[in-house]
Amino acid sequence: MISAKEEKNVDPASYLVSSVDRAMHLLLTLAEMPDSGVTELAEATKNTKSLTFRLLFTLERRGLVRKDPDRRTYTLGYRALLLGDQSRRQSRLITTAEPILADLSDTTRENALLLVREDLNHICIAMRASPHPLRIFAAIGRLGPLHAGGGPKVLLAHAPAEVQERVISGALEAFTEMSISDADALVATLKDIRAKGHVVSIGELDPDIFSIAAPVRDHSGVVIAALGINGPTARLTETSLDQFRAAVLANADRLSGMLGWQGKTDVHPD
Amino acid sequence: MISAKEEKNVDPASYLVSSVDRAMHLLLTLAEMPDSGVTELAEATKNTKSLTFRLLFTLERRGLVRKDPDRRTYTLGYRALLLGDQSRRQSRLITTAEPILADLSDTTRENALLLVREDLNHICIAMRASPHPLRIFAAIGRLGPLHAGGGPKVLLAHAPAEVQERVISGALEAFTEMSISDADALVATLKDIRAKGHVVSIGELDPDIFSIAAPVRDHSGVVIAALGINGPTARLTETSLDQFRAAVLANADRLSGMLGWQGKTDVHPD
DNA sequence: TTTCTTGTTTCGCTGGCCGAAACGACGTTT
DNA sequence: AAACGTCGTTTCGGCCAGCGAAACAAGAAA
Repeated sequence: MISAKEEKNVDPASYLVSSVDRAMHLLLTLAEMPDSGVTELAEATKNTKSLTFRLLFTLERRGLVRKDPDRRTYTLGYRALLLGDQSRRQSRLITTAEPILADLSDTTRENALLLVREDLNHICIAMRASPHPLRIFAAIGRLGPLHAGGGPKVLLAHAPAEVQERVISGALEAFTEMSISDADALVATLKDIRAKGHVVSIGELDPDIFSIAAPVRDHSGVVIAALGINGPTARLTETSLDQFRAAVLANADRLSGMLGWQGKTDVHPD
Repeated sequence: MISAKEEKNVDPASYLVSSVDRAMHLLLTLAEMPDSGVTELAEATKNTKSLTFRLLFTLERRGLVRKDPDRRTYTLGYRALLLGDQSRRQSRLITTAEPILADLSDTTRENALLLVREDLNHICIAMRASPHPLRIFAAIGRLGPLHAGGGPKVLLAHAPAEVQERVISGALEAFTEMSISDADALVATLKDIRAKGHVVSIGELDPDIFSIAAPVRDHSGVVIAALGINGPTARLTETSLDQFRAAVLANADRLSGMLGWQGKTDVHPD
């Protein structure tokens, strides 16, 4: 154990600039808890008050953070809008998916989502909200696990073997009694997803939520995203399920086509 | 001049964490020049290559920056989407303005914009693009001057006296021959804007662009934003001007009303 | 009033950050 | 195919920027 460092004096985080890393952690924390004060944020990020104050001061000068009029609490600044909007505009995947998400949401009347994988997490990079007053809360840019939920499992099913292994061998947190927390069961589910080309997930992350998702491929056939919908299980009937599944599959294939994929959904060899 | 520091050894930027500041500068620079390499970004930000590399490394770990597949260039990461979307959601001004921008853009068929002032700049915090193929390029989160353009001048006209003085006494950069670069002329224009309650600006920032804007007030009557449209001057005729002006004024007042303003557009005493 | 709790400021130490320069891997040119 | 240029990456040691602790100020709550 101690000898781990002996081989080479190479720190896995050697190039990390810690003050910048802590500033970004603070910024992302603030995004999730707006209208917080210095002390509150210091506790949430486990930093000292003085550091938190200095970081907020620095971020404020760049417009990424803003003091509320009462001068006591902080919120994200308007300059953060630039980062989000430019990131969106610069992604071909997102811009071509947006009209498709609109169609999918219009025909199913449920939330339509586009997810990608980032290391061992999924991240929602685009969405269109359901018109229903009762709808699932979802937010762009949030991270989540790969082993639970429809879209996440699609991503995992088509991820490199090494990624799948790391997830399967890790702790498979159970969110509900429907969650898959058994490694073998997960492997079987992933195989099923590759065979069927889509997934229907019910009550895995929350007992009252369903989701349906299918893979999105780029020009070379590699799965780069998952397109799907989610909504309250109350709206999931036998007939609506068929409609939903058809809409998700059609739109996922349409999106793949727009990204240059010319093939047909072939059964992935496992 | 030299004695400015003598009074108190207080550095105006004393709380600034320089590495964080440079990291944010880098991030905002990357937002404006995607697909850049380390060397390119180092030059653009006037930092060393090593620092730029370390900052990118740090930002990448947080998902704010992403390496392109070819492993040579960098782009904004998907985590930046979170910052933008949360900033948008958390702003009551933006969320209530969005449907109004849609209406304004639909009726005028031009770009509809919402601007606020941030120190001596204006910043576009929401927009809805014109349906026309020929339209002005505008981006959310970009900064610009206060003395040129319709919306910016509305903001300046209603800014605190101290802000107006700082702008007027500064260098009034001329972008076209229509730009107002004379201090007295600017003061007169601002007075006119306060009297009329709106502004029509033609060819001030670009010879081929017009813009029409009006103030937006909060519950206390303070002007907190400017709502307006812009488009190519080719589409500005006598009849369309009247329609545009009416639409801008009506929607600006409607937005003010939704923000709790109960008064009527009164002439500001100058 | 007193007593918390907040945000802000100071201060001295030190270890993390920084620039310079070398390195290695491409791609391009001759 | 060899030489060159350019890019991203890595190393290194000095030194000062950034850090935590603690005092301070300013309100809010009791």
